[in-house]
Amino acid sequence: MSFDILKAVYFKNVFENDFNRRMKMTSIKQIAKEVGASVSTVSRALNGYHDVNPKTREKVIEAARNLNYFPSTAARSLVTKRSHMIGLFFGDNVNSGFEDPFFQKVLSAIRELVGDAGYDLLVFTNKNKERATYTTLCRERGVDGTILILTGREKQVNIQLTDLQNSEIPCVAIDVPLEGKRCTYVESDNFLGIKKAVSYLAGLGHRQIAFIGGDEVSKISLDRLNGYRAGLNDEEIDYVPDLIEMGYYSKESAGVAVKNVLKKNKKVTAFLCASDLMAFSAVETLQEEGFSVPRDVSVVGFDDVDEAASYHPSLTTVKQNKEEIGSSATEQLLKIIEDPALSPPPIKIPCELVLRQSTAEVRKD
Amino acid sequence: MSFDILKAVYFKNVFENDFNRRMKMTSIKQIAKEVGASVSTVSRALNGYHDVNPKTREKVIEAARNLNYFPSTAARSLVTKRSHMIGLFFGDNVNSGFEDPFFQKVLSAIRELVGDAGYDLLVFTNKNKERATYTTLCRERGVDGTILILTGREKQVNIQLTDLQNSEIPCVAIDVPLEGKRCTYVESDNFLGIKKAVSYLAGLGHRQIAFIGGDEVSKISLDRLNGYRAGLNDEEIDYVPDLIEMGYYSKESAGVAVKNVLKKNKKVTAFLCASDLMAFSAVETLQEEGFSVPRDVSVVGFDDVDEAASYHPSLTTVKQNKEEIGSSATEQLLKIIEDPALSPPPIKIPCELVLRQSTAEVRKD
DNA sequence: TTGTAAGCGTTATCAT
DNA sequence: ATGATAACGCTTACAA
Repeated sequence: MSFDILKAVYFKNVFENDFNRRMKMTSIKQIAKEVGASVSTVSRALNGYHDVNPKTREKVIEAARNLNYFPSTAARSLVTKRSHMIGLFFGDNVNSGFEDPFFQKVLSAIRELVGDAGYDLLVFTNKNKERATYTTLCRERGVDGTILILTGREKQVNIQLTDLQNSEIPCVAIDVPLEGKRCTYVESDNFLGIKKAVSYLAGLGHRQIAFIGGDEVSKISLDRLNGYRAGLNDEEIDYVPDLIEMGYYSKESAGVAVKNVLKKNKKVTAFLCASDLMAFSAVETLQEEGFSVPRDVSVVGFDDVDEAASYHPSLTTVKQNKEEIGSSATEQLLKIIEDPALSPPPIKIPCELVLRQSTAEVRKD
Repeated sequence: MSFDILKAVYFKNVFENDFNRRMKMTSIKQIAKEVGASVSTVSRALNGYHDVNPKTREKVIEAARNLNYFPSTAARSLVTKRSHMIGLFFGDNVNSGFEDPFFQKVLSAIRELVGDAGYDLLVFTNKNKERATYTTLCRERGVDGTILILTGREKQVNIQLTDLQNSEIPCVAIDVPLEGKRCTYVESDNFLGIKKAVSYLAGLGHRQIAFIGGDEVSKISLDRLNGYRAGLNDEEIDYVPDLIEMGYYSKESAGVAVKNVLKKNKKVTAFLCASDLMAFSAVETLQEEGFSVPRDVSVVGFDDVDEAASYHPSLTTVKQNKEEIGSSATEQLLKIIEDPALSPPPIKIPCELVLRQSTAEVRKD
């Protein structure tokens, strides 16, 4: 009763009457009848095996075309154990990954490479599966491998993830440390990216650099935070806890964070933010508080979303190479799929600092 | 030989050795053995049929859980003819729909509703299929229905589309007029949207209103163009062919289009553009040519992408209700899937004019 | 070069 | 309430 396979009943009965009308698929069997051969011969002919008489093949292909035949991937994958589908998990099933300006780019890179390699993309969206895990969903659908793009709280490593790690399902995560047999992950070099930004700000004379971090739990947030501290250290700037607040990657929280910093420290001259979204919020909050950006205070973001360039003032930011993250993740996955023994090491994609108009030399007066 | 089902060989042989290791799926059969029942009993138990002894069911469910069982959707759909997948076609397989700022919103709405209804999303990306059509791809994968989001040149109605129209595959297109058995389409009310914008500009005193259209072939472009002419007519403004150029939804073409208009007509005081992207381009081109927006010339866009609000000057635009387009398309599709007899009429989603800073009263001097 | 037959994991029909 | 059995469309030994 409580076992949710029961949920699998879907709408079964709604369609009973309808079975025959839909999908009048022409099968290999009919082709066989048509050309007077056996199904296995037809199968071999269609699949390009060499041990088939050219004339037979021609007839088969001819018939296939005439009958408007197309192979059923369901039937095929039932026997081959290969679906030629790559699974895709997004965020927490609430927060739509599709809308995240960062993931869009990653996604289209994934899409490109996956398509070239002859796969379709299965996006897991079904919400009627209470007890499902990444692993069970992958197995049910029989995807050949899967890519994880998680957001928010889902970025914490949890049971589901370790389960997936042990499943031997080929799998690559983005931004989430997933290591194990047949799985790995790809991320930006968050540490170095932020560190560069600190050095840049220091070069402009800033010594009171606030950091609006992401959160306290995800690896990327911690790496960015550590990059900030390492940057300060490099530049021999004292680390001041008052200058750090978390903005949780949301506009609202970031605004509050900025205000908190301003309350605690009046002399801050720069805000380094762990995302562009939070940086926009910082700019707006600072302006509301009467500061001019970048004349009074400099602001640096992280991501380089499209909006960063057209924003006013245009945003200096640490650019993530989103396309490269996506394509790199896909490459890894395809490799793992092809070679079952593989467990490639994680990959760090370099960031680059993009200088724009939200930063300036520290004010002298 | 030339028949591309041959392509279907994929990488078959690469994996031969590997079959056993992956997917050691526990099947209904093993559960049957475990609890000492027949497979059919197990199937019924798991699927919540009423004609099964509660105790038996309990044992089955127990065993299923212990053996870590999950049903194979491939096997199931082979017999039920239902895959619980919704297919998704994007653009021209070159121009990634994922990146289009308009489609992102549409997509996440689709994703939401499709997920609620118990479906996963199959994004067709496989490029190793030369002779494939929408129809054959849908049939191969056995999707229960499909949504078309096409871009650029693919928006023209073509053989593939009429083929799909006749296929009886449940199908909803966005922005493309697809009508027929079991299929329909959803679009913004482009005509009225643009017409409103013309009236608004006329209300600000503009009489020389240029129109940077999309293209000459797609329905949405024609509707927008007609909206423009209807608007002029309503406001008793003469229609001047010189004030119309196509921008083909690209930044570059739109820039050229704006320059062409300026060359032919010096007195133009407003540009109405068929997309925000083109409007941005118009603003930039106008500024390059020494005009101030909105002081000298007003600019209106279409779409209301996120960037429109943060752009400088923020863009007055005709907002498309993207989420509503997506959810409406999904609703229609689900209806069609459930009722084979249905062929709902097309749906027009209203647009609304969003007033921002790129428009102003016409200059008096 | 071809055909026969078994099997992939399910569901469905028909007895019992 | 349960179990045989066929069927879904395909691939693949193995035989011929």
